[in-house]
Amino acid sequence: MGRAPCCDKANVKRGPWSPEEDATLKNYVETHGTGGNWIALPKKAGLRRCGKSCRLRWLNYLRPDIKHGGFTEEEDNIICTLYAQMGSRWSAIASKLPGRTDNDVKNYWNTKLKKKIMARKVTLKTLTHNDTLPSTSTPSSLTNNQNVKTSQNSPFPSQNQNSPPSVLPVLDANNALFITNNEKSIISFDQTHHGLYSPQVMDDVVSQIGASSRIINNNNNNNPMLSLSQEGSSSISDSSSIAMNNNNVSHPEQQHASDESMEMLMDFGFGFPFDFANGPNCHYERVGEFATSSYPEWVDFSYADIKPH
DNA sequence: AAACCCTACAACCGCGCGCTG
DNA sequence: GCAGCGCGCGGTTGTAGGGTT
Repeated sequence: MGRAPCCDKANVKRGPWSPEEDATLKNYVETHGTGGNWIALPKKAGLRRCGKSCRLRWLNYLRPDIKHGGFTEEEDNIICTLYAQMGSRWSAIASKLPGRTDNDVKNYWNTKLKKKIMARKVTLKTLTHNDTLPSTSTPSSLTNNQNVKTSQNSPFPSQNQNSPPSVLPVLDANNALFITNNEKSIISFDQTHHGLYSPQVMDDVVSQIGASSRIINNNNNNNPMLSLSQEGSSSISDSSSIAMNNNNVSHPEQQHASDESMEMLMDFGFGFPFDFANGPNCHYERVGEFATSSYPEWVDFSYADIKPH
């Protein structure tokens, strides 16, 4: 037994609004307001429309403060940022964009922005455990970290030469750092999209590239996110660091191991990229400081778990 | 020129939530 | 506490128009 319909569908008009209907609704709302009751409004206004349809038409199209036209690059960045932070909460995202509606933002994301982001995906080159990275990209903070074992030329932990590592560092053609699970599971990617990534975004990426893992949680928050940043550089920052708790590596702060998930600590020590939200508080330098001071409501994403599907 | 495909976006739908009696 | 109601939200569908074959 479904919910009773909000109106008599047999007696209301559906489909595109005519200019006359637009004018009628606009005139009525501007003269009388909504009266706090959209259901009753169409009858009062002389419209053969469902109240919900009137509300939608007003909010998404007729409202005087609606901004029509293309989205700016700044709006793109804000949408990406907020989507990473809160997922598909379109109304919340739209509230940060004056003149934009949730429907606008949702449509824009689904039709353009998501594709725009995915188009930047680059072909990956997976390193084997014998590969080394260019010496110029060796993160000094990593090699300085006594808890992380490194090979002579690689910034990453040494591996057992007889068995492939369970977690692989990967560079793309532009030396952007990726982290993969057995060459399939990319959990961070592309220096042109550095920043925070929500599970929704990562799922999109994972589905696009056919990866076989997903992010399941972070250190201590139910809103998992993952960070990768290269500050727009074409090479790995010399202040980046990474550690993995496979058989060879441990980290004193990493105390939440589970049997079923591989775990990874990422401590990117460079300035946080992406000009997140271009807000006035973008002065953080490390993820920990970022998470706890500038944007306390955001998660500490220093830790990320990945788990095979 | 026609058929087909793709894209953008308007509109609809159903559900959850909060308010009220 | 509950039921009824309307609102708001996010997901989905419909459709117009432009581009391509």
